Amino acid sequence: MATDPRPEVSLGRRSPMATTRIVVADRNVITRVGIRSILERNAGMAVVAEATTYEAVIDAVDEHGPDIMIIDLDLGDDTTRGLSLCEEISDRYPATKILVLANTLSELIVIEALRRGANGYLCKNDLKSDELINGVKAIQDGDTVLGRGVGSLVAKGLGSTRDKSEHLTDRELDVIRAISRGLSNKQIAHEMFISESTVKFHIQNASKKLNSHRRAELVHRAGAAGLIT
Amino acid sequence: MATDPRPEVSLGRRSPMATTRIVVADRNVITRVGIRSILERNAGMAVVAEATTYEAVIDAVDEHGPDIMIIDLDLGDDTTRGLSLCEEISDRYPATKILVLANTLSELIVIEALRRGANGYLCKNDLKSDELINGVKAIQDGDTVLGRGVGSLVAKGLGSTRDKSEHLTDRELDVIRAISRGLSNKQIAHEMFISESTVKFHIQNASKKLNSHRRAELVHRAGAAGLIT
DNA sequence: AAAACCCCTATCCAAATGGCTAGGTAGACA
DNA sequence: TGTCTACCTAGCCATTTGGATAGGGGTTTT
Repeated sequence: MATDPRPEVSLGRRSPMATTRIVVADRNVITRVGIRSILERNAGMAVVAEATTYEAVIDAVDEHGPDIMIIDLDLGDDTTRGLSLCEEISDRYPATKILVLANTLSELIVIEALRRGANGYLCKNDLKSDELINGVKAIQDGDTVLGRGVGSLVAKGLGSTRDKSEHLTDRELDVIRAISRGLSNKQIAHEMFISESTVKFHIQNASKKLNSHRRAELVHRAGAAGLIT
Repeated sequence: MATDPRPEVSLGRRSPMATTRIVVADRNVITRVGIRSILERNAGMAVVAEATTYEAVIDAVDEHGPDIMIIDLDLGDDTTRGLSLCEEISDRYPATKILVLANTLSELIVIEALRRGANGYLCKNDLKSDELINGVKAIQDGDTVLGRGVGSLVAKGLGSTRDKSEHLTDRELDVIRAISRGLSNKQIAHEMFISESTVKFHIQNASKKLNSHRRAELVHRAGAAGLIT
């Protein structure tokens, strides 16, 4: 590793050791180009690789061992994979700081991401370009950065939900996705090769976790949390 | 009033330098910078203004009378305002072509946007940078551009829904939003000062329009269409 | 003035749902 | 070993729902 964080960047000098090496992961070209433009406007920051899939992220980190990893968790159809990615990267490369750049502000995702090793969480919407740059710098200094609104959300979330209860199991997610397609419990049971009772069981458990009392609300919350495609 | 609608500016020729003048509207800096970078990499295209709110869009168009307007409909908390914006711009400046650049692919929004004067609809996700450039060029030539997946969606939509049926009324939207909060019909009736029958009535109508058979599905579709905050 | 649209109300019935309690299995971890 | 968690199943009952049908009143457009 030996990635030694530099507090001060000497402007105008192009020393390879002085640049912050950044990997950007986002499925969206426009966003990637935008981030690159904004960051590289700043001397001392260089985007060394871009990735658009979960696999490519791993490869890029393996290859470049960047100082900062800027990632949109929603790289594919399964946001939860983005979360495991945080875990994997922060486990294997503790020196690589992870900044999550999300489209939506979701309590579930924020907390999960932080628990799995993310060092920052910014929301693309309403983000100013200097906020991005300052955020990157702060994270590089070892701080944890939470964007406007994110901080209070986390505080609220930690107070209300039990810090563990917000994790939906695979089956629960399957059921919720089926519900969102308008299926009845009977249809879901048939489709998943389980009994109707089990379907109801999963719904009840998921409902408690997401604090819902109606399946429509359940779908809405899961959707807002980015859990459904 | 007395906003004098500029009469049929001769296309493509309004500037002595033959550059395509573009206004970009998106609440997201990263996206704006990205679009600008991609487009200006191309000789002959210039982003003359950026806007982040509905009002600013109008102002920018009034001021610059651009050849192309690239807009993310979701500029605020109300996507439907973006749609009326399409209508207003295409009414007042027929020479200004409108390219909608959306985050999500929604049948409802696509069709509504096209009906209101949009000349193209591309989805940010999975968009390649040359697709954006070529799209802009094609639209400038008078073509209508629909991104991958959008075309078939529209075809399907036109076949199944009857060209008018996709517009939800205010009350229907109110009810759907209430449902997404997990309220029962009785609770909704009480909250909206109408009878439970009326609530059911609105739900039934909305369900037909969105082709749903379960309130959970209704919520999901409306959510996917960006109709719920 | 007729047509079209939105909004409001009602009743009926079969089916689906929510909320509960009370079990069972298998794998993971300490 | 015991404890956890995820997963599966069952039954009960009050309430909610979906779906259909049949109206009335108001506004805007044609």
